[in-house]
Amino acid sequence: MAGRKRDEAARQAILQSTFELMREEGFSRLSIEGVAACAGVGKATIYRWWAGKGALAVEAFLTAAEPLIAFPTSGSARDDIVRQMRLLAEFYRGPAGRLVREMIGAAQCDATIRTAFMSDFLEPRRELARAVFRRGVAAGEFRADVDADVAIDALWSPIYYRFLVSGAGMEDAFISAHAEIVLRGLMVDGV
Amino acid sequence: MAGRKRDEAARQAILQSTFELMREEGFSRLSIEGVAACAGVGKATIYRWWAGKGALAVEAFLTAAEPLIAFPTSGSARDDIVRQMRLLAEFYRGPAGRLVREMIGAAQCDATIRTAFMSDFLEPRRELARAVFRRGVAAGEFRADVDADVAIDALWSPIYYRFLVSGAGMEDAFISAHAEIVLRGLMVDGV
Amino acid sequence: MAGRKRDEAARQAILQSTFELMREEGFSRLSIEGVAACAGVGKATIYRWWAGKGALAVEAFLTAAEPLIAFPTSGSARDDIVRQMRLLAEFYRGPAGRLVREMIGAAQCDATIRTAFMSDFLEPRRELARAVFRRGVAAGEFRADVDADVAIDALWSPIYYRFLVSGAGMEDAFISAHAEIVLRGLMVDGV
Amino acid sequence: MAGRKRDEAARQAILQSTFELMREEGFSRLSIEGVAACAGVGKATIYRWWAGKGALAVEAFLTAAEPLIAFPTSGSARDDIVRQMRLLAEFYRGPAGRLVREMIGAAQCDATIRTAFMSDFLEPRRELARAVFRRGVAAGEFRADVDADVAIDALWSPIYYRFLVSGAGMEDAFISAHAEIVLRGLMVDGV
DNA sequence: AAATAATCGAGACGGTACGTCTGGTCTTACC
DNA sequence: GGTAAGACCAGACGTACCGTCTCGATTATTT
Repeated sequence: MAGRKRDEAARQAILQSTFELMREEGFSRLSIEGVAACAGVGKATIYRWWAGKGALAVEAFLTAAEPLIAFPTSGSARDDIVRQMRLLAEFYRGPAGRLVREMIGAAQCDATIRTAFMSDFLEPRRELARAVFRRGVAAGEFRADVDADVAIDALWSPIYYRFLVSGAGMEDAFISAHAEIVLRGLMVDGV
Repeated sequence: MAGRKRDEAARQAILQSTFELMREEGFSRLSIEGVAACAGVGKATIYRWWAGKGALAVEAFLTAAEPLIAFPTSGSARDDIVRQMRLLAEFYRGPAGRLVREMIGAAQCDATIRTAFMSDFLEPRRELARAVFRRGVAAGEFRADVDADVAIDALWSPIYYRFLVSGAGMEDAFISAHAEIVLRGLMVDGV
Repeated sequence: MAGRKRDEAARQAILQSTFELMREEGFSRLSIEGVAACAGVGKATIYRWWAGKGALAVEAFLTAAEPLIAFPTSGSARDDIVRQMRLLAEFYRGPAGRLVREMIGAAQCDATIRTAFMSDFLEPRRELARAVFRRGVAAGEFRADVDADVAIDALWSPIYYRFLVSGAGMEDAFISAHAEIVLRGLMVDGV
Repeated sequence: MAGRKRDEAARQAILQSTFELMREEGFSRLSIEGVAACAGVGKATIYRWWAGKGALAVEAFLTAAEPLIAFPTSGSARDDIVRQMRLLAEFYRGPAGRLVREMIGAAQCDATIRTAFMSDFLEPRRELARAVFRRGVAAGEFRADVDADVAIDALWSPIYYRFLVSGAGMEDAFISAHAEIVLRGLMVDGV
């Protein structure tokens, strides 16, 4: 038999409360208890639909952040890449950066978060980057003998390294200096 | 001032217990309570000498791991760099990798850990890398107009990215492919 | 009036499941949730027809136990009384005793149970006792100046006291010793 | 080694809060959570020292009630007994009665409560009664061939029966009528 | 030597949050 | 309209650790 349907209003209230609390206090202070109280919802309702704090946070983050991070693509592949890197660095310097940072942090101890964050947030963005790179190869800008994933890692990794590990700045000047080095290694000689 | 000296035996017992527990169960399951019980030590003794779980874990990790990660330097700068990258990737693929990963993860929510880990673990290693890079510049292998920190990030970041974010493999083939790209951008033309 | 009739099969299934679960695990472990699951019935169906766990348990108990506790009456009033007391003590020593005990226990916090248990279980049995006592008075066995309810309490109360409070044994020897005392007080002098 | 001593102030606060809450809302509404909040105490502190809600309630009740129930004994055994019965009935008709009732109720499902209540509350009172009865035997008031425990049950049980089971009144008139019957059976003939 | 002072182990304390459980209500789809 | 299924809000359960705080016992220095 059927039974009552999932209450969409409760689902929304939970996700919004989660995002709100996370934005105000950070992922580490987030508690299921707090979300339930803030959303006016029983704890069991949260545990029924989400595996834990991590899964909830990732979904809340994506739901709230998805509209904000549409990276535009146009012009030459080289220019698109540098522009994308600058936009990403800017995005991570902003308020959402802290959340991304804390969630990647939490993902180190929790495979659920890692998987969810990877497949729902990072992979789509990476696919975009692959398309741009391939466009560059097709246009004769980039060497054809380089693996796209290696190239993409070479280009974007330092943003994550500075963001997650060293905490060093990610200003446009750094992005330019870094891109100059790697693109020199990626571009067809003499171009 | 008078008073009893700090008990070195207790300090060692605490650090060893911390490392042991961390190795067995991971950083996230580590608890001060557990360390105290395992080391046969009062909790207050831990809180008196360490700021918290993070600081304790970092020190325990470094004490135990330091002997294992002495990167040798010799030969050409280019070769030394690639060899170092391979050793680092190998180190992170091993059992210590999980601990480093979890500690960098925890550092995202805890500035104490971040600072301790940075200054005691990463910065010394980075200083070594800077020395090698400068040697390469002096030897005419590398371009003189490139900032050492930008170059180092360009070289080593993908290891951390794959390690922390994408989870992709870090085999020697990848290291070689990546190094080839970046070194092409770093080396003096025609060399 | 339109609408489906009450489903007698569901009612039976609920009562049987209640008795079953109560017999296996005791009244305190009984839960509406469990009854619903065991009977293959919605929780709402139970709440629609019974006031709560207590009311349900009492009805289930009476339905199942009623056939087992028909106290026979015959012979002299004095003998009937002692025989009844022995049978009651035996009944309470058996498996049903635990249920009665737990239900009287629950009745201390729940007037619903108290009322239901009283009117449906105890009062009918008491009425029987009154009849026997009155027969004894009519036959000249018992003093006519004693209130039947006081006499009945004097006779049967110790069974309940030992059963509910002190936990002391209720063997035939005790019943005899007790009855001897009280009957001495109840019988017409010189009989 | 020793460790910190138990905090007597916390103990008192817990017992008083327990009694307070129990008096206001009854045993069934009592919750450890509520006691902790009311006493300004961590839940763990309660669980550290008491086995559960039952053990806590019994101790709180005894602590608070002990001063109120010192039954005086003097005069003839017969008179003492009737006076004690009247005092007990009065005590149970009062506010403490509800608590005793609920605790005996809870004891039906929880051996911990039963044991604690028996040994700490009932048995001491019973021992007093035994002493009085033996005094009566020694004084030639009571028959020497009657077991003290049987006699005591015969005398006091109806108070408990009416209190716990039938809910009938326990006024002095009833006590007198009941005592008259049983004492007739207990006293030496012709006295 | 005695007095002083900081450290140690143990562990109780007030708290927070956990994840589970049950209670009683409400909704939906089927009969 | 009654029913089975089951989601919902509510809130207590007992547990695990947190970081702080006594305790007494144990060293070292300083008088």
